[in-house]
Amino acid sequence: MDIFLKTMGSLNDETRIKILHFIDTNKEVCVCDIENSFEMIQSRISRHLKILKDAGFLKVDRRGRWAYYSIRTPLDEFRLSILKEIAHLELNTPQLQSGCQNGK
Amino acid sequence: MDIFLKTMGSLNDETRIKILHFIDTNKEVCVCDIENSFEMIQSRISRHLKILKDAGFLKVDRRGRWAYYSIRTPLDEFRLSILKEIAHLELNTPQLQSGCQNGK
DNA sequence: TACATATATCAATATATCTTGATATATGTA
DNA sequence: TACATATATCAAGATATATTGATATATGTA
Repeated sequence: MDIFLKTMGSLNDETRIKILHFIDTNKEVCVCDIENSFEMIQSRISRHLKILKDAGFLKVDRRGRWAYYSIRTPLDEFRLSILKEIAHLELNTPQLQSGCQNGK
Repeated sequence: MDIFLKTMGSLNDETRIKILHFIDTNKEVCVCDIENSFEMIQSRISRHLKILKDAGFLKVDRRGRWAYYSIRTPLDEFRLSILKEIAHLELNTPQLQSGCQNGK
């Protein structure tokens, strides 16, 4: 029950739904890319990423100064169906705006 | 986005998850059956039912003094997958305790 | 009509969650 | 070492949600 509740809770927020879809679309992004693309302050993004990660949607790969977030693989059927549902919402997710000096 | 958010919000509550599963299991129940089975006061149950209905999971059929709640049909793939996921949680849902004089 | 039953809604309070700004930590560079 | 960059976490205030008890509405029965 706990992880299911946590999963639902993670999606009970418009910002997180958009961030999740943004990562799903852009495959791998660092925190400052999201910060820049969404024009939100870093602590806010960081907190939402933690919630999405704890809910089982994301994984982090730390390389150098950066934390790269992407969709966890392999992802279970249920979470995949959620991502699919979100993809169907046709949100106007922002374009990726690189916000740091990671040379990407 | 709005209905998706509402759907997630409706599941972001342990009581509602249990009520939803209870209805899924028992097919059709009236409010006082739930009230009695869960040992919760009526206003609380009534409110949760409204939230689950507005989220697209339930339908109501009013017959006489009673309001019978059941899973909306037909239910879309996404909500069906959620019900399936909840069924897999193995919650210990209470037994149906008829709480009113509906003669069932 | 008067009353009981079943359900819905409201107001007040309690609890949880979100946002912001400040601070902590960790890595890389001059 | 000193400093800048990237990220995480914390505290405070704002906002949202849940619970309770009271009340409203609607149906059926004596």
